[in-house]
Amino acid sequence: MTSLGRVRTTGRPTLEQVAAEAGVSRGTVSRVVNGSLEVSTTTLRAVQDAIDKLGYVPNHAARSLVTRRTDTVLLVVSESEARVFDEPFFAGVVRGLGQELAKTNLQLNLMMASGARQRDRVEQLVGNGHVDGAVLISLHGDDPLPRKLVEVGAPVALNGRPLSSDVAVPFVDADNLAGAKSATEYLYRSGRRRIATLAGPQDMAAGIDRLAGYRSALKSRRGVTRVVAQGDFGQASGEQAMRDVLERDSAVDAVFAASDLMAAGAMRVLREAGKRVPEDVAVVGFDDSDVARNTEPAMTSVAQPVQRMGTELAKLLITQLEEPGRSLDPVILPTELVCRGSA
Amino acid sequence: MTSLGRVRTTGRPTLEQVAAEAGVSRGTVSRVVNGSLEVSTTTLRAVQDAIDKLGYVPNHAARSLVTRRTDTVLLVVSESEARVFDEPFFAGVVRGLGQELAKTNLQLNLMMASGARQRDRVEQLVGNGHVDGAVLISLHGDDPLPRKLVEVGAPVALNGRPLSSDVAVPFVDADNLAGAKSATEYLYRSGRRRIATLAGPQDMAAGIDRLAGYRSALKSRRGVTRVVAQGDFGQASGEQAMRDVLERDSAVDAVFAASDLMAAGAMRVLREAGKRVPEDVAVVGFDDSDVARNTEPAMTSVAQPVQRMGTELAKLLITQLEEPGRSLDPVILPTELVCRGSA
DNA sequence: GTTTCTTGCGTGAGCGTTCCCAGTATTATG
DNA sequence: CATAATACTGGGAACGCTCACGCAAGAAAC
Repeated sequence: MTSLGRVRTTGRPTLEQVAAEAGVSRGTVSRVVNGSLEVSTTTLRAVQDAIDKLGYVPNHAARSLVTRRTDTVLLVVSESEARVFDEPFFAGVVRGLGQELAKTNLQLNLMMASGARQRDRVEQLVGNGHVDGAVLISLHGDDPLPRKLVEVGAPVALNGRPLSSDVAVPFVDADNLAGAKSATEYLYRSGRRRIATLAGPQDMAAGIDRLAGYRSALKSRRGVTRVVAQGDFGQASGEQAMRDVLERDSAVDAVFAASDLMAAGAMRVLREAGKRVPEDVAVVGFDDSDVARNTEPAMTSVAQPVQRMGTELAKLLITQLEEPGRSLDPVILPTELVCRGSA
Repeated sequence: MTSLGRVRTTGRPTLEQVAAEAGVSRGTVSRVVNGSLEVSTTTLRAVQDAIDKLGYVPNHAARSLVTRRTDTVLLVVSESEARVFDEPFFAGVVRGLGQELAKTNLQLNLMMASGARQRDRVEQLVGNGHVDGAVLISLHGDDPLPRKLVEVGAPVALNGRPLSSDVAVPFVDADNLAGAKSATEYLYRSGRRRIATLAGPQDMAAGIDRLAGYRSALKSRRGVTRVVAQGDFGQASGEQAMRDVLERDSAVDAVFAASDLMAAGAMRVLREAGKRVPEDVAVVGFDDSDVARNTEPAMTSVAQPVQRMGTELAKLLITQLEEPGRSLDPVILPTELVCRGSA
């Protein structure tokens, strides 16, 4: 009777068997497997042949038990926020991460952390060495989790600038401020003078920075009417925010939205209000998602290098793994304004 | 320096330490941890107290070494195809998976498999017991990987019906046929008689089944002009396919596209051709993605329960883990036609 | 009162690695 | 030629856990 896990693996060769096959000892095979230099070319070859012949693959658990490394990093996705970020964001970051990790022998462990219970689990996994480090994406700016992890000395990389910067935790972020600024300036330069913004949530760095970028662009401009309405990155909130704006300034001629989804919602509301885009009101979004490509007219939007963010996240973690304790500077990636029909 | 020269104090308590604290033996603590019944209530309590006090968490590697289970499942995403499926698909499935796995003690290991080298790696990971099973999503219908894995006796769950059904591998899929059929019938019932379809790739079950659904809906209808154009689920291919259709039947009055992206492309082409949607040409997409909500007019589309697919995938795998060798029936999930303005 | 269960618990034997130290050849050095 | 340094190699000792046994009591049976 084969009990649950004991089904396979019966034929799986061990280090010892490879050693026997090659006529050497365990230790020597181990050295070969781990690329030690102190092994003669002849035995090296013999061992390699034996490995190939037997199809040997090291047992991760056994190795991990003694090395106290797991060669696994945890990717924590705050589920509630995941919705908020455009989906391509998630997929892009994951792709970048995977790509970079594939170059190493690191595995990616995925975890959707929703509630507090999940957070505890993350802390446990990291704290107990079940993973070597963690990448956290799309959490609120004031989430205590990253700090806690850093405090227990775990390698951590954050996506998105954390709000409380009392503990330096390495992060990568798009240059939200510059992106928002350039979008707003673009609107200004194209002659718009009644420029509103649909801001994102102000408890996330992305929301804050994009609003700051808007403000910064308009800072010393005279004769510009500013309107700020609040949203949460979601489409419905964009619609609502746009209505707010129209109520406060029915002559608004430009809108910078902190997300594509909000921009899409705004365009819908504008249309319903009888405003033409871009003739009456120019609209710029943020994220350059699929949505931006499919509004009518297609949306001008600020693109962030999502995949690159993933790779940088991975690099950040990897260097910490390689050089424990080394403090790392944040990585701020440039954005790009993609001009389409809406502005 | 502790006794016996045991310098390597990681700080993490071991079973032995918990045992000492509770005044029992290793074995007893193990029994408590693993929920064995054969332990008296008094010692149970004592052990639990010790566990809490010391903050004991079992060492995964050590456990895995002896049980030969890893409590980890691998999620393999074929990267090339991932683009093709709408992004919400990926995110939704992952969310569903995570949700279901969170109920168990299973970890999710993510891997983007692009090339053949990656495929080998997957085979290795599964074959060598580094993971207990695998969920494969978005691969071509004729991919040999799932079959190989099943052949080595590994628990596998597939997303999307595999094409070669010589080996029964459990899968979950949306009812693509019924979905496409109902979309096409909807077009027919609304009076359209020149109904084209933009088909997906014919080397994937989703592409095949959606085309079959279209055909099935129109099977015994008389007086319906059919046009089939080929695409690859991508937006550009949708545009091209739509042009093909227009060339072959400039009076086409309805289009069923096998994906939202293709439908969006079609709408664009139609507009450029001076056709109004839905007045001149009705358009229905498939996937009910963000894109569908943001075309102008908003797109009528066939929704598939992506998250549910994730949970079902997980369940499929879990039952295989619990009852090795049990053969499972495919899970076909219903789709739903979401009516919006485009048809 | 002996036998036989039953229940609860302790113990030894690994699981497959890596690490370290002690060997044994081999070569360089004086 | 002796000796020291060097280059490889072998094997014991963990790593932290589970599992199969086995043993000790008390309960149940005769």
